Amino acid sequence: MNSAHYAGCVSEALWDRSRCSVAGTLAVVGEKWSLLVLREAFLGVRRFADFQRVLGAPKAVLTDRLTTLVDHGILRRVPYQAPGERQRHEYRLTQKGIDLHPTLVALMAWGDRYLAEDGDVPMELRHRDCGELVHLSLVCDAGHELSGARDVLPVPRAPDHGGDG
Amino acid sequence: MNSAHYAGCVSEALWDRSRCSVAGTLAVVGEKWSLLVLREAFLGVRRFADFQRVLGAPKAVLTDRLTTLVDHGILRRVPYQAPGERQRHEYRLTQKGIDLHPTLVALMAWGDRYLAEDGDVPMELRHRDCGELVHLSLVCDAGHELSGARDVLPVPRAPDHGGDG
DNA sequence: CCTCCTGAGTTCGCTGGATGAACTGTGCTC
DNA sequence: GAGCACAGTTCATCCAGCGAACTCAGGAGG
Repeated sequence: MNSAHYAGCVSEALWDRSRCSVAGTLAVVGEKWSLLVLREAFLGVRRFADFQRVLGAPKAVLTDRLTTLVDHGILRRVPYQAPGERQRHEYRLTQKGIDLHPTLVALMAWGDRYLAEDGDVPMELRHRDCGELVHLSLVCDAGHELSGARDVLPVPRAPDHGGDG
Repeated sequence: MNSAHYAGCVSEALWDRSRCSVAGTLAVVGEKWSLLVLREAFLGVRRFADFQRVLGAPKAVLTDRLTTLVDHGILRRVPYQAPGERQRHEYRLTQKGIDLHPTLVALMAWGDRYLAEDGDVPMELRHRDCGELVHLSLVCDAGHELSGARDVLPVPRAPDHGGDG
C-alpha cells in the first residue's frame, strides 16, 4: 500500500473546509434523529404521532427536527383530513428530501454488512420492477463502474468566481 | 403521486426498528465530528494534530471520536516515526472504514446539489483512470439502473432464525 | 545534564442541546 | 358540554460538546 497515494493530492493542501458539502449536509441533517425521521418518511410515515411512536424520540426534539426539516425544504407540511377526524397536517418528503435517499441507503448498506449478525439484515431494498436486491454503485460519466474508494480521485476546486478554469 | 404507494408496504406495519441498520450505523458514526474525521481520513489525513488543525474540533472530542472509531475497527492506530522525531502513531482507515466511502459520497453529492451556490462545488470526485466525474447510482442485481427512490421497494424481514424464507 | 519545544493527549468548568414528564389547546364524538 | 386523541409546548434535569489550561514523553540544543 503506497502511502503517497492519497497524500500528495489533498491531505496537506488546505482546501476550504468551511465550504465542504459533507459538513454542509451534516449541518442540515446531521443532528440526532434527523436521518431517522427521514428513514421513516421514506417508509411512508407522515404523521407526528406515528413518528413519535415509531422512533421513541422526545416530542420536543421531534417537533424541532420536523420544523428544521420543513424549514430546509426537505419535508413539507400538508394539511389533510382523515374521515371522522379534524383537520391535521402531515409531513411529506419534497424532492430535496427524496434526494437524501442515497445517503440512507449507504448508511443502511454499511450497517447491513457490519452490524447485522449472520447476515440477518432487518430490511431489504428491492427493485420494484424486477424484485432483485438493489445496491449503490459508483459510476463515472464515461460509464465505468468503479470498484471502490481507491478508484476515486478527490479534486479540490478553488472558489474562483467569474472564471471557469 | 399515489399516497398508497409506500403506505401499504411498511409504514403501519411495525417492523423492528431497534435492529435498523440506519440507526445502527448512526450509533457508530452518527456523533458530531465522526463523519468529518472520516472525510479527512479519506483525503489522506492521518495524524492527530492534522485532524485537529483541519477540523477545528476540540481535542477532547477528537480524542474520543478517534478512540471510538478505532474501537469499532473503522480506523486503526499505526505506529510510525518521522525523521528526526520520536515515534508517534497515526490513524488509518481499515476496510470497514473504507466501506463508509459511499456514505460520504452521498452526503457530499446532496450538499453539492442543494447547498453550493451557482454550482460552485468545493470539491469534485473524479475517476482516477479516466478523469470523468463520478456519482452514486442505484442498481439492482439484474443489472437495471434505478431512476430514484421511487423504484425501490423496502421489504422488512422478520428475524426468523433457522429458516431462509 | 538541564531546559525548551512540540505532538498528543487529559482535566476542568461552562454552556447548550437532549430527555422524559407534565401541561396546553383544539376540534370531533358521544 | 364532557371526554378523548392528536399535536404540540413548557419545564427541570442531565449529558455531550466546547475552549482553555494542564500533563506527559521524547528530541534538540546549549
